[in-house]
Parts: sequence; structure tokens; C-alpha cells
Amino acid sequence: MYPKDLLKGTLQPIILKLLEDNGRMYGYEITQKVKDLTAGKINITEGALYPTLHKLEADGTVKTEEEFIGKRVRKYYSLTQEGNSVVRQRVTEVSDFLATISSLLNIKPTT
Amino acid sequence: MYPKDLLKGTLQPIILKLLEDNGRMYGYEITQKVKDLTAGKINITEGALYPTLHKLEADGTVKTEEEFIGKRVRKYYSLTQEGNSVVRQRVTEVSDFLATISSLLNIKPTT
DNA sequence: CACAATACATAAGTTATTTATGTATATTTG
DNA sequence: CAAATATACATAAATAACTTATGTATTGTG
Repeated sequence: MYPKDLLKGTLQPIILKLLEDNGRMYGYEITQKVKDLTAGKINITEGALYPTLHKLEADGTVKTEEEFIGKRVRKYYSLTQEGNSVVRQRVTEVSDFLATISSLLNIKPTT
Repeated sequence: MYPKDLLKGTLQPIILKLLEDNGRMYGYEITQKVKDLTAGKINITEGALYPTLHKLEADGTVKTEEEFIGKRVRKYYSLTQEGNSVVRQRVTEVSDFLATISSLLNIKPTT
């Protein structure tokens, strides 16, 4: 587990990238996917996830459709048209940032 | 300029790495060095810098010595013995984190 | 059938930062 | 040479993304 502050600002890009790759996902699925992909190193808490998803929806980056699985509602999120360009921006931004920090700290990419 | 939240948690590692590389530095010098090394992409504000330096001193990671340059005090910071191992930990932590985020976002290192 | 997992949600608390402000000396420029 | 800018320290209030805590309800499992 990383010092929590390092994670700050990465949640939106992570979510958006997952939606770009997978078409549509629901909240709980996102937390599990991230846990899987990072071997448990990153755990998105629900208290962070849902407000973020709501915000992304509010500003038109993602849209939702609800489905009933049995009696339980499942809320699927997917990128809007505008969202597609937002993902690119965000990922590029993070990418550029990582490169800058890497060079500052003289970190070699672990390929 | 990056979205400010991405920077969170990187300030301490950056400062410590600079001190490791340069032996000793004073606050203002650190801000300038970071600006230089990142071509202006990262600007450490004084409101962030000084409290962080004080904290690092308080927990024994760095130590200080004051020098007079004319009438003006300049406060030099350098790593303590304990600080030397702290730097290694912090840098490794960030390095590991960057690798995880990179793989999540499928970012290739810009070599 | 109790407990864990799934699935949503919100509210209060934390904390590293930004923004704002203050003080003083040294240097550059018009 | 006066005014603006750079150097150099410092602290306090405001911000915002997050964690932690709490709540509700359904579904799967040992």
C-alpha cells in the first residue's frame, strides 16, 4: 500500500481509462478491477469512488444506465462523446507528470 | 503546470532527493532548482516548502545550519544519518507507485 | 442460517497542499 | 537613484481529494 497522498489526483484518470478500455463498467466492478490489475496495491474506497463518479456524470464526462440484476440495481457508467477526449487529456497529463517526477528523482522505468 | 493534486505526496521525496544529490541546500535554492530541473513545470510554493522542511527537521530526517550572507540569514538543510535511509525508502516508494500507475494507464516510458 | 460478498450511497474527519500575508535585505533597471 | 524585482525566511486561513465511518439492501456460501 502506498502513502495515501501519492494517490491523490489519480483516481479520475484511472476510472476514465478503465471506462475507455472496457466500454462500460459499474462502480463495484471498477474497484475490483483496479485491485486485480494492481495486485492489491491500489484499493479504491467507496467513499472516494462514488462521489467521483457522480462528479464525472455531473460534468458530462460519463453517462449512466441502470440495470436490474435480480432485485438489485446496478449502475453502469460509460464515457460520453466529450468524455472520450477528456480521457486522452487526463492520461496525457498524468503521463507527462510521471515523466517529470521520474527524471527529477532519477528513476529508471522498470520495464 | 500539472493539476495540483497530482503533486500531492511528492514534495518530501523531491526535497530529500535534492539534498541527497547536492549535500546541502537552502529553501529558496530548492524551489529554484526544482523549477530549473523541470523547466518550470513544477513550482514549489513557499507555503508548502517551509512547513515541510520544518517537519523533516522535527522528525530528524534533516538538520540545519544557519549562515549569514551579508545581513540576511540563510538556513542550510542537509540529511541526517537517519535521513539517508529515509530518502532511499521514499524514492523507492514513489518509484514503485509510478510503475503501478504507468501500467494501469498503459503508459510507455518516454525514454 | 450466519457471515461474507455484492452494490449502492452519504457524511464527518484528515491533511497536504494553495493562497494570502508579512517582514526584511539585495539587486537590477528605467 | 528610486522603484521594481529578486532573494529569503515564515505563518495562517482556505481548499479539496481523499479516508474512515456509517447506512441500507440483496445475493452467495460454508
